[in-house]
Amino acid sequence: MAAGRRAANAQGDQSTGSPSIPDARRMPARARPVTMKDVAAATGVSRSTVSRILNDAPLTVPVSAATRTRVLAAARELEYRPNPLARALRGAPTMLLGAIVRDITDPFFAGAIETVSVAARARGYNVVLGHAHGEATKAHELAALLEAGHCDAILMMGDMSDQPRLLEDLRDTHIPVVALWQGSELRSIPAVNVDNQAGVTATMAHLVELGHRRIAFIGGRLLGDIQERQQAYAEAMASIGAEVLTGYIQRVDNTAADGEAALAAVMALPVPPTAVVAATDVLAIGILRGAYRSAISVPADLSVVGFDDIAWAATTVPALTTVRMPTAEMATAAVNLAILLAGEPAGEVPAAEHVQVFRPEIVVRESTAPPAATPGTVR
Amino acid sequence: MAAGRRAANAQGDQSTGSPSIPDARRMPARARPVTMKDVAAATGVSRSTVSRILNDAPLTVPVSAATRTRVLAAARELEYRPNPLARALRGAPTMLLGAIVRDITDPFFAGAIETVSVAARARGYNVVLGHAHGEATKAHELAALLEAGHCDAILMMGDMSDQPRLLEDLRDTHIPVVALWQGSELRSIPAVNVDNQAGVTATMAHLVELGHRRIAFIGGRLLGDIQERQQAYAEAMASIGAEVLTGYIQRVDNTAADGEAALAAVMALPVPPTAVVAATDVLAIGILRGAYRSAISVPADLSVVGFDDIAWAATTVPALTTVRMPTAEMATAAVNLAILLAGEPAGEVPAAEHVQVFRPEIVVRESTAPPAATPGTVR
DNA sequence: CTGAAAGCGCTAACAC
DNA sequence: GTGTTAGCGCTTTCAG
Repeated sequence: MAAGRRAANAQGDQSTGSPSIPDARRMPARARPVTMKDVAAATGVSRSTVSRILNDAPLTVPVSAATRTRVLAAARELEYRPNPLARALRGAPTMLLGAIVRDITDPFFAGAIETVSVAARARGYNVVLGHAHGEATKAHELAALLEAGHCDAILMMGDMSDQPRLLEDLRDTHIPVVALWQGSELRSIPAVNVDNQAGVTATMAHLVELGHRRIAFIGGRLLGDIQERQQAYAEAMASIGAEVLTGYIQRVDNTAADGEAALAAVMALPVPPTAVVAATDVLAIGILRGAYRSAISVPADLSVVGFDDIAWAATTVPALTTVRMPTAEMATAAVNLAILLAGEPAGEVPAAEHVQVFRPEIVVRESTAPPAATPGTVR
Repeated sequence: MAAGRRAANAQGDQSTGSPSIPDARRMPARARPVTMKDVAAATGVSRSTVSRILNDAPLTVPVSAATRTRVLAAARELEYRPNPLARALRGAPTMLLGAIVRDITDPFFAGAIETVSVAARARGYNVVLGHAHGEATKAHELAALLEAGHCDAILMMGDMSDQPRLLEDLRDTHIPVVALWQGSELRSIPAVNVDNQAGVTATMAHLVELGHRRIAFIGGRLLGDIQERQQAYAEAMASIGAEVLTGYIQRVDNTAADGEAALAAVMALPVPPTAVVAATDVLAIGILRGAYRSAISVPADLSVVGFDDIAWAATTVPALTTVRMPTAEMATAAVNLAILLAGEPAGEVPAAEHVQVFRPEIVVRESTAPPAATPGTVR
């Protein structure tokens, strides 16, 4: 459909504009865009002919090689560029994907956006950013995207269940929505999720194998993924018969500073843990820093594990043991799903069968080790 | 405008498809969007009237309060939403801002995008992401944005001078382009830059005051900002009469891993530095990690300074002394400039006089201290 | 006060 | 082979 575009661009240069004027080039001087009518006029043919030629109209309607070249030439000459708005109005896809993120500030999502963007680009799509930062804007964000965004489909990144209206509104819009990292809460919406339970279970197994039993959990608001991770922690503790002492579960915001504070709280407990499982790498990084400030040596005195394997996890001091999220794979899956759905005739969506779950993997680095022999314990 | 939605939905369900099926709600069943014609039909008035009312047509044309309410009601009922494409085609702004980033992967730009997005949103704009990752796609990225992006203006983030075609093409498009963090290279394009020289000079002064003289510089490709930072370093060294020993300037990619490697190289020198100035925080973080792995204590044995003050700079171990980039202010300035330009009648752009330079500020944290007394030096 | 008509830039039936 | 016509959804004169 959108073929033969290269050609048009390629030569456009040499044609227009005055030749000389070496350095002090003229100012931008934005001009009215060249329309198809201009090309038609310049060639002496009708707009439809131009359209046919420029769109490489299939075999249905043949055009004389003569006019074809003439038109093509003129198009280049004038640097004609099809107006995407007009095309979209006619029903063509906008090639725009909306991405609603609960909080772009969250490093995990910052990385995720990048991944989504790459995946989208691979399919010829661009990404329009929207953030439902805090609950402040509520569903308005969505409205904005839908109204100004011109998107073919929307990706909801992260759990938005604290903004019920958003999901409601989303369900019956005329463009498809897919949820990414929303937490596997059962919802009638196509989704791509990660198996949080598997991740945490692996983490716990790793720690137990090292000899830890006093393991604390530092997590955030009980939403989506975080919620599932905490639950998996509790289950794992139960299954090894370890007691979750009071204070062993800390609930804070997902920031490094909060992670640091939570660590302080946990270490001030009568029986401090020998290992801490953080619900996210961001928290873990804060914990690492908190340990440093309190002169707690990691991993000698305390083991720390994160979740997500964000880019920074490998560069911390010490490098963070964490659970690798297959971010790229998941983003790609979500993008593909969204595009697929966008292609389906409205209403033909099979169902919430469109749910994919990915398995994370633990990656052991430097922040975990056997617990220090506690006083009174035979080594 | 978008009120009373529940009502409409509530009934929409029972009409279509099979009746029963209590819990297993039928799938989204995306429907054809409601157009203005529908509202007109439902109300028995003409489209023009609806348009006037819905747009709150100024004082120019009065409408009877009666029809007004009737139309408004119908619009709610039907969940009418104006089609932005059609509006844009008629000349209305798309409220979309394109952001071309050289590399979204770069943590600084990741943060910057977020800032830009917030600033844009404040003006009612959404951001369309584009990345000129590597030189791979070259100017094609721009084309994509221009063609599919529907943007009112474009922000170029970071230096793109290694993709000359991009800048060329950009100059004579019909929508305005503003450069952000492009490095103050003289170009006939509106820009928002940072005073790199001032930042580095402050850094150097800080180090010199602490007593350092053997100062190395680890930077990246000589583009834009980085280029200016290195130059400022060289000048500062000269001005204090310190010699830039061979190997004191390392040139690597802007990644933590490369920073780590560069540190190793620098510390292996016959006369290793007592302080290292990194061109970016990303490099500095890698340097911190490199020091940790080589058992070089920071800041006791080595002082490290970064540039940018990205979010992570405050959470490193030890916390990074760096130069704070007024990111939010700059993003806001750039966004505002872009929107301003987008509003100007094409060609009316005054010129490259639209150039703003912001001053960064050093923020001293834990990674800098006086140099260790070298053997043979009186303390 | 309101309707009819034209047109934004493009595409797709239908003619000739 | 190519031109005419109609219309995507909306705004905006211009007539009533």
